[in-house]
Amino acid sequence: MSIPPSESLTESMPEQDRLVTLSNGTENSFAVNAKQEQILQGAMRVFLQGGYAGTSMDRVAAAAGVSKQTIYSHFQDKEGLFVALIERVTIRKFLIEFGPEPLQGEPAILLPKLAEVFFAKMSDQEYISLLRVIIAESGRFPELAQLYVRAVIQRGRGILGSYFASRPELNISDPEATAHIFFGSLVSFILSQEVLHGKHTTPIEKERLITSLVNLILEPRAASR
Amino acid sequence: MSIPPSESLTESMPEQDRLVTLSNGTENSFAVNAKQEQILQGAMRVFLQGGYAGTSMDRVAAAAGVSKQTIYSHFQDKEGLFVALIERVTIRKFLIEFGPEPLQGEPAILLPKLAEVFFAKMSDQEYISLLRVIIAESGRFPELAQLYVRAVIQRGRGILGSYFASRPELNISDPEATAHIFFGSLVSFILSQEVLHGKHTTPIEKERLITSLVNLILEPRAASR
DNA sequence: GTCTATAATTAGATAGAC
DNA sequence: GTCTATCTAATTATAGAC
Repeated sequence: MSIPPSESLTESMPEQDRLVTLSNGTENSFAVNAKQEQILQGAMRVFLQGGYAGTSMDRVAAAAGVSKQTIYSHFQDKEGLFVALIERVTIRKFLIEFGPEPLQGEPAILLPKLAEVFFAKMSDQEYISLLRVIIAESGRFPELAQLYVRAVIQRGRGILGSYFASRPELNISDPEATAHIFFGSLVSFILSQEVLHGKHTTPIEKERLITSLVNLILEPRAASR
Repeated sequence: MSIPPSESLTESMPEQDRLVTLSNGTENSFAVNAKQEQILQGAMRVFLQGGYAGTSMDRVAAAAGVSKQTIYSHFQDKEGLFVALIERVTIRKFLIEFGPEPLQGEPAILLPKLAEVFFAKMSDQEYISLLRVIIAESGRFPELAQLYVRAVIQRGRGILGSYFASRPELNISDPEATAHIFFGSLVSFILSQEVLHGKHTTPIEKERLITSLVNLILEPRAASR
């Protein structure tokens, strides 16, 4: 009646693992049991697809394969569920994005590789949808937007900025600003090509962007002289 | 009973002026009469604020100061109104953005100025909201996203790319890709600082970005040597 | 054309059985 | 804790008076 059997799959995960301070202090936003996991899985599909206002709790329930009341017994309301979901997805995504170890290696090797890895991570549909939703709801949920800025943008910029600073031969006067240019060019590429469907009308090879970008930072004139 | 007096303000504008092929072939998306103008003004405030699904027709009617039925007599449905509105705002914004004349002048003068002008245009709240909404609804309304890509992104990239190509002393092997880097860095700055509210947690001076960006394109090593 | 009033449907959230 | 059934409010869209 109380404890259902066979939940070893999620039970093996320790409950308290958070690395970032989240909004709802009372409840853990990460998966706690199988039912919450199931709800969040369903919620992810529909919320990333339809956004906050465009998704009904009925659809969430259907996608998760549970009743609405079950959702409301695990999350306070629609807003609480949405916030918990986006926090989770954002943090999950970027615990993997960059490891804790700083970047190292020859710039001519590292920078193109970094760009390729970045594109690889950002090119899957789930991540594109996440980006779209975070921007879409940044008016209604500014805290989620700021979480993304801190956990992802600021983090990436800091790591690459430190790398630039550790390479005096690159002669970069403002490493942080240059890191912004690097990632900003990549993000805006994803934005115009994938999020805004520009690749269907104006496809551009990502290699062209990477080559030009790396050339600018390394040896802007070496290519043609 | 039929023709209300004193509409000279909007009447002075010719009805057929479209420069881009729009989705609804039957009806002109630009302002046709005072009532449509009034509806679109109200719709702009609430749709840019709440997005498509997050805005009710009641709120549009209230914001425009008309009844719902009046809206439905001018636009087919909520979707038609939204599409007409976003098409209009997008095109209006960027008939002014770049003039038809190509860029010219010394790169060291032109590029910083171009960046400053770009920031000035993009920094007002209305434009930030437009950007947010277009990205937000790019899943539901891919045609609107593609209109934005063509009318704005592709256009800007082409103009700056042509300028780069006309300046062989810059030694730019891929002008188009470099133009993407230029505007992409600026857009992603607006995105992280304004749209995602990053300026409240990680403010960065836009002058730092402009300086680094221009330095990269012009004389990457000149600053410190 | 424009408004008020109203249909028909769907939304978020809860009650009560098990 | 979970489900079915239900309540109330809000939503899109339309009918009918003027």
